[in-house]
Amino acid sequence: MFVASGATILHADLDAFYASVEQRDDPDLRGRPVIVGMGVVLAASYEAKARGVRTAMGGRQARRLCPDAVVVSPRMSAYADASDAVFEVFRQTTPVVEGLSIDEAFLDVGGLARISGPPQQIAARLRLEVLEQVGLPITVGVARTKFLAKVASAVAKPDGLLVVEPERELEFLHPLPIERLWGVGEKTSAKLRSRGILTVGDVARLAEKSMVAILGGAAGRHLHALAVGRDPRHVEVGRRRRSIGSQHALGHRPKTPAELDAVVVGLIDRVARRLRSASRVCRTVVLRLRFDDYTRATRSHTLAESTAHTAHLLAVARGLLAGARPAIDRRGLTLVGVALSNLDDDGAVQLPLPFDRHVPGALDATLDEVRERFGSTAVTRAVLLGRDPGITIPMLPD
DNA sequence: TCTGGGGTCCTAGGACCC
DNA sequence: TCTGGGGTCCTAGGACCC
Repeated sequence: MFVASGATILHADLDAFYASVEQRDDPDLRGRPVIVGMGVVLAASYEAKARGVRTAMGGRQARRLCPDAVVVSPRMSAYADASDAVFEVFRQTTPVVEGLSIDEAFLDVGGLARISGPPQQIAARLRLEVLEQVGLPITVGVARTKFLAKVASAVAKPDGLLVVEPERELEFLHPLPIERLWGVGEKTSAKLRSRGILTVGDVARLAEKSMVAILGGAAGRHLHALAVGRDPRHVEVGRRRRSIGSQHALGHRPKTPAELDAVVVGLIDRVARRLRSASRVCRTVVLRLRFDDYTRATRSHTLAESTAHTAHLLAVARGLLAGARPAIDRRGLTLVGVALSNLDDDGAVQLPLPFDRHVPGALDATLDEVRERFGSTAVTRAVLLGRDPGITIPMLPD
């Protein structure tokens, strides 16, 4: 009889994902430095990383560091297919899977001990299955919390497995540099380093209120909690996308208004298609701009009613673009993007519900009526409005 | 050598409401 | 002349992540 330890969250992270897919599909590339992306490095194989090539590096610098690298154009649909296959293996392992991006996910394997064995064994088998079924190397971190599992996988990369046992968490965490904290980027790192705070242990030894004083409420409390090993977040199944966006870099030469309009038309067309194929509607359109000096600006507009119509969305985007004209003329535009947010399901309807909440069973009767009217498989959730806050009742059929 | 394309969450001020 | 307290929504910007 096996007793589950506290470490039951897996963070599974594919290694150099795009580059690994390229090496899998073209045997000639195996063992060689591979760079995916022409202008900017989207992914580098470990052979290229060993030479100093990094993600988001300019292509020219990458080729200088590694002249013998094979540079390939990205094949996004191949990566999406590979990702789907890997997530299928995840879901064979446990139903509790939360995708973080195209190449990483959290899995909660607590409660599987009786059927599948201890987490370490589950993680080892998962790595083997991803390799056998999809042909890709994957690293897995196992720990009691999401953050610790994520750090564990980062430390174990590439092609590794690392379990952080609950009693050794702080011993593992505290010597690490602050940049390992999930949420510490360039700016926060500089702020902390200038105050002599260099390691996760340094953060943990600070009072929480000191971190709040340096970084503000949410960030200060969050990072302090992570540093002392506290992370109450659960693995959430079925998180939905909050926005859909597309952007396009324009280069530094001047653009005519007509060219700009054509780009916006193309971007809106693309995001509107994606919106509709996801059966979603949106209420807010965001225009993103980047200028010659790399400063950025956004302009947004929220509609009274949700829509997925290209023409409606385009009209809003054109209005935003017109409003941003002075800034564009002054600063020179180098990138334009659009994003659709405030998403909802297409076909969401609002009904006055004439139930008397004092009568027991009245709500259930009303929900049954709604199911009958729209078909039980079509009704995914009910939201009770006029309450504070609104109450969402999931109604997905089993 | 200037930096692609896709996202998430937080903050702060103003309008507006009770 | 001075001017409460609580809340929501929208807009814009910033930081961060892969």
